[in-house]
Parts: sequence; C-alpha cells; structure tokens
Amino acid sequence: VPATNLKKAGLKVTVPRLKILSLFQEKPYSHLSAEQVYKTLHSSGEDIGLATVYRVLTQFEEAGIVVKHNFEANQSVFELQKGDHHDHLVCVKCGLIMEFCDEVIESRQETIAKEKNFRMETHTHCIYGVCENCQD
Amino acid sequence: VPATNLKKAGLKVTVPRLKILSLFQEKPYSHLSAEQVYKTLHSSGEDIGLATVYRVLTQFEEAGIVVKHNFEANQSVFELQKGDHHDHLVCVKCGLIMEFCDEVIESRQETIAKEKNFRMETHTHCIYGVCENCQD
DNA sequence: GTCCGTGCAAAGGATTTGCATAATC
DNA sequence: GATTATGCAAATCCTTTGCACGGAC
Repeated sequence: VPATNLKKAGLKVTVPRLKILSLFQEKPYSHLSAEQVYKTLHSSGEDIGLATVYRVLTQFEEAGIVVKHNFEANQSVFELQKGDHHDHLVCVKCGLIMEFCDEVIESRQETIAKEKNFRMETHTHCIYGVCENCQD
Repeated sequence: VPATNLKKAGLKVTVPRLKILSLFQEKPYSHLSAEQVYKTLHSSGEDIGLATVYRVLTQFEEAGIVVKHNFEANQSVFELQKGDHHDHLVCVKCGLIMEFCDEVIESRQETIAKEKNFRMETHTHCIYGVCENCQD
C-alpha cells in the first residue's frame, strides 16, 4: 500500500515516489544510498532522474518515512522508518548491518542529556566491528 | 611539545603540521572542520593552503593524533585524540559539541555485541538536540 | 486549469589531486 | 642533495537548484 503511505504523508502519488517507496518496502532492512536507489531503479527499466531520487528521499525523511544515516563521510544512506527505534552494528569487513535496541542505554542517554540541560531530539549509536561470519 | 609528537608519529616537522597540531593542543576540547582550521590559521597570519590542511588532518588521523567525526552529512570535524574514550552531544542549533562517557552504556554495548557474536572494534554514539543556551 | 513534480543541465560545496616550487633531514 | 611537503589551481564527488515541461488532482 505505498500509495496510501504517500497520501498519509501529504505527498502526491507519483511514479517516482511509488517506485522508491516500494524499493524500501520490499527490503525493509536495506540501507541504500541515493546512487544505489537510482541504479536499482534504472536496472528495472525505470527512467527516474538522480535529482528526483534526492528530492524524494529528502521528502521521505521529512515525512518520517525513511531515516538518513551518515555512517561514512562521503555519502548518506537511507533506510525505511519501521516505527521502532533502533541502533546499528556495522561489520567493517562485509558491510552487514544489524540492528539493536536496548532499554538500559536508551534511558541512560536521557539521564545524561538531562544532567547537561540538553533537550535531546535524536541520537545515533553505531557499533563497528566484525560479524560472526567474517571472523572465520 | 608538538614537534616531539610529530616525530613520534613518523612525520617530518614542518610549519603547517606544527601550527595545526598546536591549534588542537591549545584547545583540547575543540572539534574543528578543515575550513575552520584554515580560517583560524589565516587570521593568525599563517599562510597555509586549504589543501595542506586536508592533507595534514588525514595524516594526523592515520597516525592516531586526531579523530574524525561525521556528525553532519556535509562536513567532517576533527578533535584531538586525548587517549580517553568518549561520545558526544551535538547542538543542532549552534553546533556546540559536548562530550560524555557513561560506564553503564559502555558495558551494555559489549553485552549486546557478545550476544550477536559480533567482535566490537569501535563505536560512535551521538546525541543530537538543543543545548541549554539555545533553548531561550 | 492550477499547482506541484520531474528531468536535465548547471551550480554548489567539501575534499582530493597534479604539478612545479620550496622546505626538511 | 635527495626526498618529501606545500601552495595553487584544476578536478572530482556528492548533493542541490533553476527552469521549462508534464502530470496529479
């Protein structure tokens, strides 16, 4: 029901928006760069401009449909906002991305922000290392 | 003793490297972008090219003298490697960066990695929000 | 029909690189 | 003196923007 999701977000239903949203919904755990989205669509025969991909991803982020991460300095990646909050484990060998969520950490963070009179809005927490398969 | 630090890292002692290292050592808690380093040096009368600033910062990072962060998508910031580990709070209004370190969070992380048979190497943890001064 | 969305090409900003000169050891 | 570093300008990469056309409602 990608069309419904778009309407709910106050976005007109257009081909680029539908295709991009479907791409993320088909693989809810994928973390894609704008370039990857662009190339994937093109290899499926879709003729969607890279500028449009950037614009749509930005709109999706503002609408809370996707989340943007800057795991690496040179490019951002996007993943579907699945409703839950979670953080990431990233394998530095194979690029595998796993998710985790820990209540103890979540509540400690709030305490820390409070202590510093800081109004927390979001946070990112990413553990880098080697996944099970890459440890041979 | 910036010159000693450079030699220990296997880097020739040059004016740009000395000046850049001194800048970080004078303010051990500063988090500076390449552009900020460049501008600060110029307002002190130093004539150091921006390309050199980038090259030196990269070398310092490889030598473990500074740490690079991608808090924001569009530019990286660098801070002195002080030996300790710590994480960050970033003000989304004024860009202020504060540091924190929490033992509870640190140990929970290790537990999480262990549960997933993941060998943790590093991690980044960044809380975004509004600092005391920007809350008016 | 109006307004918003898109594609393309050009612009923008951060970072990197090529090359001749200048500095270090 | 040989080698490495620097400065400048040009190049590169990711991302954004201007504009005329096409599509959604």
